[in-house]
Amino acid sequence: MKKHQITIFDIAKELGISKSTVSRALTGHPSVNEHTRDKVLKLAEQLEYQRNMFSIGLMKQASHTLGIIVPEFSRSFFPQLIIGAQERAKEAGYNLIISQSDESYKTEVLNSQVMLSHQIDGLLISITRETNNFDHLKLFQRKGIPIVFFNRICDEMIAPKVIVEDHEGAFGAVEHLIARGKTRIAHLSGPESLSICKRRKAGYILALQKHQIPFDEDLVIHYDLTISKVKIYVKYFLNLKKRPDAIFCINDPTAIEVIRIIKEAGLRIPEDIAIIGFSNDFVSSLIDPSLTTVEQPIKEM
Amino acid sequence: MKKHQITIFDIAKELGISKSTVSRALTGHPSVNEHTRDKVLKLAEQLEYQRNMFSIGLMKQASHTLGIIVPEFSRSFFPQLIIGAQERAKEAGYNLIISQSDESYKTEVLNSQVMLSHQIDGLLISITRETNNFDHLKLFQRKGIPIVFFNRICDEMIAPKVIVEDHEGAFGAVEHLIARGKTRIAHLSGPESLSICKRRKAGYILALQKHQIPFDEDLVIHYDLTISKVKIYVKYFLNLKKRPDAIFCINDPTAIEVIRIIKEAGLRIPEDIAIIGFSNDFVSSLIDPSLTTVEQPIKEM
DNA sequence: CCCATTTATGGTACCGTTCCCATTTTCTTT
DNA sequence: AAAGAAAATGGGAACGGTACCATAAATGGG
Repeated sequence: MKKHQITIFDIAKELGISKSTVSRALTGHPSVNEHTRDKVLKLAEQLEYQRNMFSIGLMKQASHTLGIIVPEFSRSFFPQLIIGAQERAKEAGYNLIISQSDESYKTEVLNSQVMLSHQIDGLLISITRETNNFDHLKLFQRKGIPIVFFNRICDEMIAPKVIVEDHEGAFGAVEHLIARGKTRIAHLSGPESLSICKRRKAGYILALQKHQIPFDEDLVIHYDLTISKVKIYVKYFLNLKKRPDAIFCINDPTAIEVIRIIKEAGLRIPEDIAIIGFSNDFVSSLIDPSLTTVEQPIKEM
Repeated sequence: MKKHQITIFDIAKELGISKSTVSRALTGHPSVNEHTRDKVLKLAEQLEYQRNMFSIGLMKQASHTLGIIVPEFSRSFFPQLIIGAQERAKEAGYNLIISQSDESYKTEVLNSQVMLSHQIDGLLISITRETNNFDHLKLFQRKGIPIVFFNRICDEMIAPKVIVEDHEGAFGAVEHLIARGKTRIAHLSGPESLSICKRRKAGYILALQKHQIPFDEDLVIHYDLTISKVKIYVKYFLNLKKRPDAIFCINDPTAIEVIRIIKEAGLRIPEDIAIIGFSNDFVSSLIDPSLTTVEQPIKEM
């Protein structure tokens, strides 16, 4: 079934010229006769010639391909971000290899190696919540391949990092709650290992301080972002002797789940408990009551 | 910055053996001395050797890569499907190049050409709503590259096609509405060019017939799946002299928008108008009242 | 101890391009 | 018309691996 692939040599033979000339005609080299170029282009079209990226990549030592590794794919945040990245990449004439690490450090390492062997020219990555060894990423730098962190960044490496203003965003969100008269504000955060969580927590604390609200350690919970576990923590909050009157959630999927559970428990939102999220996931507008959230410009590439 | 890449030749030189032996050691060829293999493997690790996929691909004429083209990426259906596909591909030792055609025929053609030049070993595709010329896809078959359609298929080509039982699903959905006493059931469908829409519409009609409900052409609208236009069609339905008491929507995003608009208009769901979707998008459980939908096993790869 | 057999290694062609240098052809210019 | 410059083309050598054939070394049987 696998037919012989059409090569520049086939075109050259057919036209009685050398493959060098064909190559030049195809790549738009200036020093090739107009007439010859036309003939080559026409025949190439007719034979359905497709340049072989392997040989080009091999020769040029560059793939014109970027890699992007995201921890997951199922919520809308990363897909949306990937759309943005892909648009930009296409504009610049680059392809994108997408892979998801599935929140697993091992998969992340594996994927990064696959990308290396595919000779990607650059890597975009948002690390998993497990990642705290960065040798696999330092390898890229040693090989001279640029690496850019986004969203979930690595503090210990020197590299461009694209992050939203987590600290300010969190601060604003909490102030918003305070402005609405809330005083016992809980915070359902993600893993302490993620710097994104640290920054949002810092913003939360700062807002409390500014308004002289005492910081209560009991009102802050770090969880591993497994949505199914949200229930446990919400129940915990609801059963506190002094129930919180607002919850600042680390992201929108979490906030949505929190709302669901609180509605199930028969409480009113936001009268009894106000909920605020972070991320502006598109689903946030669907839920009822619609979720207040901190906007995040997802096409921040 | 770009350093010389470590090659098998570097390893060979360092060890004073030939590159053939190094290659054999690395690929696990049986006829290579245990001792030699160990040395090679250790040095390769130490030098952080990464095999160059370009040369391998060039030599083997196979990329171990599959391509997948989807029309869009922003709703959860395709991302979820891609997750499934990627899992399977990884299991089989394949990589996946993902690209989105953005519902544009031109982009689809372009993407398919990029994939061709990347020598993909197979293509998975869900066509755009615009696509009705299939030359770019037939080219794959001529080159002996297997192609599989899913979701949005191409009727005129002979190829494996993965589709959900649209006809049966639609039939079931409409029967469900009838069983709940609805008799004026509207259908908000997608472009007539998509076979998926034709099949769902056929199921809709059959269910009406079975229950002796006259088919009313006015109650069926084909639209181009641009969510923002849903409003127009819903308003149209609501303003009919004999208002429908149920709407069967072509997919969940549409259904969600319909619900939003109907709630805005102050009508009760499902008492005044029942809504049913198709696809089981994960968001369907978030909305209030939660959407009734036809389940679609998305990891159908 | 020699020839046959196995085991391990070396050498080289090749995959499809691009790149560089050499060569041919065409065009100027005096 | 001849010489020099410019334009167009040809002929290799890369790029980094794999595959195959040949060869060298080790093993074994009589």
